[in-house]
Amino acid sequence: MTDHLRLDLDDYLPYLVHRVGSALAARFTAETLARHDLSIAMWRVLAALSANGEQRQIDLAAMTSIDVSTLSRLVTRLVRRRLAIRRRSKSNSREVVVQLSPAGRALVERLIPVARNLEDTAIAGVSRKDLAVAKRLLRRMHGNMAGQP
Amino acid sequence: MTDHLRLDLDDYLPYLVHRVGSALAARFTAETLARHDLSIAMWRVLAALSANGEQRQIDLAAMTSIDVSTLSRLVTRLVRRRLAIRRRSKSNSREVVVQLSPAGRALVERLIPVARNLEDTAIAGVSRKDLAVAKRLLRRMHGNMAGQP
DNA sequence: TTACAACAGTTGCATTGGCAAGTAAACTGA
DNA sequence: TCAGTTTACTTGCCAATGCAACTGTTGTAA
Repeated sequence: MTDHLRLDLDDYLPYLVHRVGSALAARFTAETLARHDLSIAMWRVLAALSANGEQRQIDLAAMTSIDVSTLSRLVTRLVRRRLAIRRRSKSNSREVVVQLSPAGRALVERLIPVARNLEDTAIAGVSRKDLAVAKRLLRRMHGNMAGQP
Repeated sequence: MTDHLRLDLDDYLPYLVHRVGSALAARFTAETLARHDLSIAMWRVLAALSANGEQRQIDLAAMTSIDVSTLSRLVTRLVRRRLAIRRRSKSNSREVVVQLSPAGRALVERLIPVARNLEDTAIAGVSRKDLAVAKRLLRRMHGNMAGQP
């Protein structure tokens, strides 16, 4: 068969990215999130809230790559579990602002060191320089995708 | 707040990886797969079959990061659509072997150039050398995760 | 051999997820 | 100023997913 009709997955970037993403999510879920009864999606939302402070749901959705409708329900669950607070924006009453509750903040702060640890495990044996190159490339790729979503 | 309790997402590798993976999947789905009525998961299975030939479902599941039960049903759908063939293994009758049908192969061969194209778009402006570094790192990360799943 | 464990796959069940349609608020411009 | 559009969010519906339980097969070791 001619070569351009074959795809070597081990050299195909989308495959490599997806595989690593899945492995990271699976590990973090099994080793850490499960015992707190959190899904990986919940963790992403909590981490985004922690990193960027209170946000509208639409911004959270963009940050976490979660669909807005899914996110709406997810926030409902987080609120029910008293990990997040949702309120109507003062300045624009069609918007909703989500923020961490004290309990949510405490939980995230306990999880962040564990998350860092997993990252360290994942990149064991990689030079600081190569790591920087890879991060730059991933940011670049994301930028390149931003054209028409 | 002390620094180790904060997480800068734009510098956190699992976040960068997940974000890029989602963007790639969303683009490929919207621009290409949708018109063939394929999900991203179906594409991954077809691509894995194309790259590695006929396989047991358990191997396919590992290749695609799809749960075995989900994969079982997914293959059923592919078979119904005459894109794949499933048969009991001769040598070991508890195993099942999945392979592309001629129609499935034809479809994959039409999609592969498009997939390559998307990869090229994603890595536009990246040097060959940096790309190689990033791919090595992603393979390494996956290896580092393989410890206890 | 034969009991027991490990393996491959499938299915039941409940949860989750995404799309499309709906609600309500805030712009827009003529 | 007010009809039409856009924006932010929610909800109904159904497909897809994941876990656990189950079936059947193969491997193991006494």
